[in-house]
Amino acid sequence: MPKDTFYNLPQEKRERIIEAALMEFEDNSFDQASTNKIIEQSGISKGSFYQYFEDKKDLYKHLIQLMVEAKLKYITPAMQNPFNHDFFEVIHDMNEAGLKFAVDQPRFLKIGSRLMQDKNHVLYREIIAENQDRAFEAYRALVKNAMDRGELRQDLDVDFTARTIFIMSSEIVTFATNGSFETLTEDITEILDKLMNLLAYGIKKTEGKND
Amino acid sequence: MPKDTFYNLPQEKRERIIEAALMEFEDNSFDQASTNKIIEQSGISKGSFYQYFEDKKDLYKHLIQLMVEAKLKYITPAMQNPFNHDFFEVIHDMNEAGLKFAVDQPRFLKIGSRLMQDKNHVLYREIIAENQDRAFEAYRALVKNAMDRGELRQDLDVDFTARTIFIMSSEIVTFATNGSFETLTEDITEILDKLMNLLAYGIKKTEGKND
DNA sequence: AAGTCATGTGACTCTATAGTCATATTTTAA
DNA sequence: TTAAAATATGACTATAGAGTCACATGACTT
Repeated sequence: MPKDTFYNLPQEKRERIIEAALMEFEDNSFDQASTNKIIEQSGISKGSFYQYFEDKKDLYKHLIQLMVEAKLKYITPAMQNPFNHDFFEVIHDMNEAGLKFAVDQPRFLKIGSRLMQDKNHVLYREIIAENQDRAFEAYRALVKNAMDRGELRQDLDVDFTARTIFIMSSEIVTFATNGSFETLTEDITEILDKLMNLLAYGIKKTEGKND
Repeated sequence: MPKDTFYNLPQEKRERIIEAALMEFEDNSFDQASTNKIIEQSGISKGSFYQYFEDKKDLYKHLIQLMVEAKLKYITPAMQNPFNHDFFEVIHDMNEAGLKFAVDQPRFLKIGSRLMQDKNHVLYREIIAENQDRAFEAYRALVKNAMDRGELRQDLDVDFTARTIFIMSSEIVTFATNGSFETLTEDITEILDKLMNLLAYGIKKTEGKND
């Protein structure tokens, strides 16, 4: 958590620092990112930096915090009463929200992805691990619920299915953006349709053939 | 490519160096890995290191080379006449080989995964990118072929399908190993069955319902 | 005007890095 | 035995990192 001094700063200066930090962490992992560069870029002094933040990690965690807040704004609407809506519709909407976030906030996405990548890093455990678990649990509950309601095949392994969907949801972004995180290669709707289709006819209880 | 001096070394010494390098690169990304530590660990002098290798990258690429060779030994058998065998059987066998490699050679896997993660790194482009493309092309060809033979639904998007399978194949290892890369959490056969099942009933042209 | 508290500063410490080079040792050849 | 070629060495260079600290400046209070 940044110190009070940081929050007392005029908005303009605060934004300059965040901007510089985003730039640095966008292109570098936590360890490789340089506080010196952030300081230079934002035009504050070394001393000031440590008046605002405990250390490098403090600043980094603040950025992640901002990212989580931003992402929640996208995801929340899709999560209203998820147990009463059609399973595939919920999954669809969540992925759609995720993709929109990816397109609108490429820098946040980039920083987030970088963090997710190094699963061995201390920060991964500190920040991501628990959130990942919570997200996975949400998927698990959705799958279980949909199975109970007869929307999905009864012979599915709940955990395996939830994990597959969870991973596919994480990967759909890379699918869609070519890894550059800045522009969409294909139309969101089209991608989601293909994904849902592939998923559904492996999961959905189906009466006859379908194509 | 290591220098001649390296290959002239007695096998024991060469192995000591490789061993130390594996240890270091297993736990650290290319940038974070320390040549100093490798030197210490293997008991050679700084000067000698640079008699054996051009630089850090040279050593690293050599390790990757060893990894590729090791992995090929696993994968090759599954790739014999892939166009004449059942599509799902080929995919199954390839994934099985990949999983076995993961269990037998956890250090190689770890180093490889680490490299795959940082898609922005120069080394990624230098080493992985082209191989990934080639691997993806292989999947694409398999899918196309299986569609032509009527094994798969005719309305599939070849690229999307190939990419999904490709990604699922990469992720199956994380599925199976809990991210620790050292022990399998579940039985390989079981995991593969679930994966193939989930995949098949979204792809395979099916006459009736199935469960 | 004097004093107090929050904020700003950059030179400095300590640590670590990759890579170099002059010199020493060992091996091979004549 | 001698000369030359290959290999070994570690102190050293140059660079960069995160974080500290004694001091300076500004603002607000009494």
